[in-house]
Amino acid sequence: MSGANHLKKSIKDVARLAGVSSATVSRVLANKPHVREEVKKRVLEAVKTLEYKPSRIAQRLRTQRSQIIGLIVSDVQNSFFTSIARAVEDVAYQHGYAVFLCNSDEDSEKEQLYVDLLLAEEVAGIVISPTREQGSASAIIEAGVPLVTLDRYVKDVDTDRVLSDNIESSKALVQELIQQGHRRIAAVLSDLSITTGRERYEGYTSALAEAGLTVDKKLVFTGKPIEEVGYELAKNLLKTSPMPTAIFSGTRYMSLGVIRAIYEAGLRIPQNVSLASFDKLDWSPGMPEMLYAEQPTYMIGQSAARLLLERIKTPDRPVQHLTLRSKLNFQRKQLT
Amino acid sequence: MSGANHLKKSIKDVARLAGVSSATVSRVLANKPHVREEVKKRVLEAVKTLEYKPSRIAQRLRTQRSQIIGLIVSDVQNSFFTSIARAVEDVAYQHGYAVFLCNSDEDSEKEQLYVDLLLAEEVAGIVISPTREQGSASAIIEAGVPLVTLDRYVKDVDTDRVLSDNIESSKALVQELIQQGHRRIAAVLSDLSITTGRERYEGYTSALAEAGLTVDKKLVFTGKPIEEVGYELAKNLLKTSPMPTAIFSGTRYMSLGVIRAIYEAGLRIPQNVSLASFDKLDWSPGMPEMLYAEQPTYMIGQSAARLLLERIKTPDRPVQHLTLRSKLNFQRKQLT
DNA sequence: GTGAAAGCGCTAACAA
DNA sequence: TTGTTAGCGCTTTCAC
Repeated sequence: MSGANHLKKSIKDVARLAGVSSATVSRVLANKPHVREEVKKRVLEAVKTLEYKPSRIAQRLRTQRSQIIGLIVSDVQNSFFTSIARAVEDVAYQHGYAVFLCNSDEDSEKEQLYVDLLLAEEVAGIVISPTREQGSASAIIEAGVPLVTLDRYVKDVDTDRVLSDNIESSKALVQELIQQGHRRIAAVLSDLSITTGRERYEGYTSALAEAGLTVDKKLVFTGKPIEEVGYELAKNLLKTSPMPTAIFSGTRYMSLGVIRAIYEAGLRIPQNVSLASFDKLDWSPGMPEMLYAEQPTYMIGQSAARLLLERIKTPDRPVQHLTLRSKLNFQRKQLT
Repeated sequence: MSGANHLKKSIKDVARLAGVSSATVSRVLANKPHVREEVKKRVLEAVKTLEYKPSRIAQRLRTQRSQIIGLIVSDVQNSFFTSIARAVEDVAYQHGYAVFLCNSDEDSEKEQLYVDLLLAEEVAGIVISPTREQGSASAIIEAGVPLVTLDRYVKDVDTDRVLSDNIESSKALVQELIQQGHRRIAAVLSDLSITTGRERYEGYTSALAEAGLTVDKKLVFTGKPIEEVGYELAKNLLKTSPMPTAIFSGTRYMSLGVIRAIYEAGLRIPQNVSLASFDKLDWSPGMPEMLYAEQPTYMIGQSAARLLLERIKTPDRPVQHLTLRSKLNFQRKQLT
């Protein structure tokens, strides 16, 4: 309750009160050596009574280093990215960093604007899930700002990145369906222009191929990875004849839509049609028995943030590519 | 690919190339009047060829104004706050602001650290969902930084705030249960030391009181507003005898836990026990028929951000309290 | 209409 | 061990 002292204090005020120069105050606060204990104490006292907090702005301008990392995802409301955001923020916090949150909405123009903003803010580094292959990643690289890509990657630039094992897990899911006797397996996937979509498609086709099954293009449905689209695609899918006996769904929200379409058609999972989902769905009553691959979302964000901090510390270290395994769940009943 | 020019340009470089002073460049970029068209053109050209981006850091230090707002929530992974974060970010983006995302984890110490950080960053304003009544809000006020509280509020400080109509909606839900003939209605609520918990409890008791029913303290269960706790509390709840015929659940995640406990006990909703939930659950297959109040989460965040921007623009405007209505849903079947 | 100069709050050489 | 000084990149008087 020290009260009405609204004017923010500068390092000079502290210096004056402690009877030293501002350089000394700076030294004390930075824990630099060569300061007499007695002086140190006086400074610290002055800091306390004035409730002095150094301006990170001035520090940043002076040192050209910031303690901020930018995070660009397509949408925090997507639970995949919610976990990522949380993880990145946690790691940042542990290291005294703050994080700028940016939603690109899969819009490369918005993404570019945010990249410009983050660069203008002189962030220490950027974690991004790039919208398109030819993203604004190169702008970041050119600016010499550390960068880690997440979930997807950029073709022509070799950056630190952390990915899911999209191909392997997708393949494993489809293989399990085949193992269970399915031969006519449809796929509901996100746009194949996005790396995740393409890789999951690749897993799907290669599982079929290895089992000697041909890929029927008419059974591959693609669209925006949202519930609504999953629902619409699945409605069409269920009309093909003969109807597929199993569906591989490539994204969490699409899976929800697929389930809704199946239920609405009066069909049951897995009695009438089996479902394998890339990404686990949150527990809910009446969740059908299905196969799924669960991405370690939090760990993906965590790894990305750590990679970024390491690169900030050591700009010249070799580029790292991390691929994190998803947890496969082939039990009939989905657990909590 | 203008390429290898990694060194970032300063306003001086632009000035030199355009053959003017840096003051003029500044004027042009700020769209100030009194600059000859011809000069303006030359400056803009120089800006373009050098790919010059003004340093927001330097601007901030000079003007003592930032285009940044801080957002402190307990956890972005809580879908209530996910919406909030998204909304705040949207509004910020539309006005050229960036947002710092901070998770306090209901930990007032962490909250305080973040407040300090945000103040040191000299943010233009802060949107916060304060952890405890005696929060760090006063520190923000004292620093003279605009502040909007969200979802909860701080007792002793009168700030702009936006809230849900916790009391009214809770009361309406319980009234509807009573209307349907229930007399023995249990409540599962978050800690009553949090304003939302207390207000929802108030709605619950006042509905009972007005119907001439007495509040049975043994039917009121409180704890941390997470799925697990909702589950545990509901397990105990179902053991009371005679068993309540209806449950009022005060938070989204608790509702999930309550449902799980009920299903695990082999009971059905609403055949064996009715459920009214504060906050809507996401659609999922097998969602039970239940009453719920749906908070306009996105709009809450949006309003908060707008209030904040207005206060930043007009620091002396009168304090505003917004209370947003929840959407009540009394249909038996929850819709998508 | 434009430029020179001061200074926002801090750190880091360099001197003492 | 400590102080003096310069300067990070920008905006904003104040001259002209």
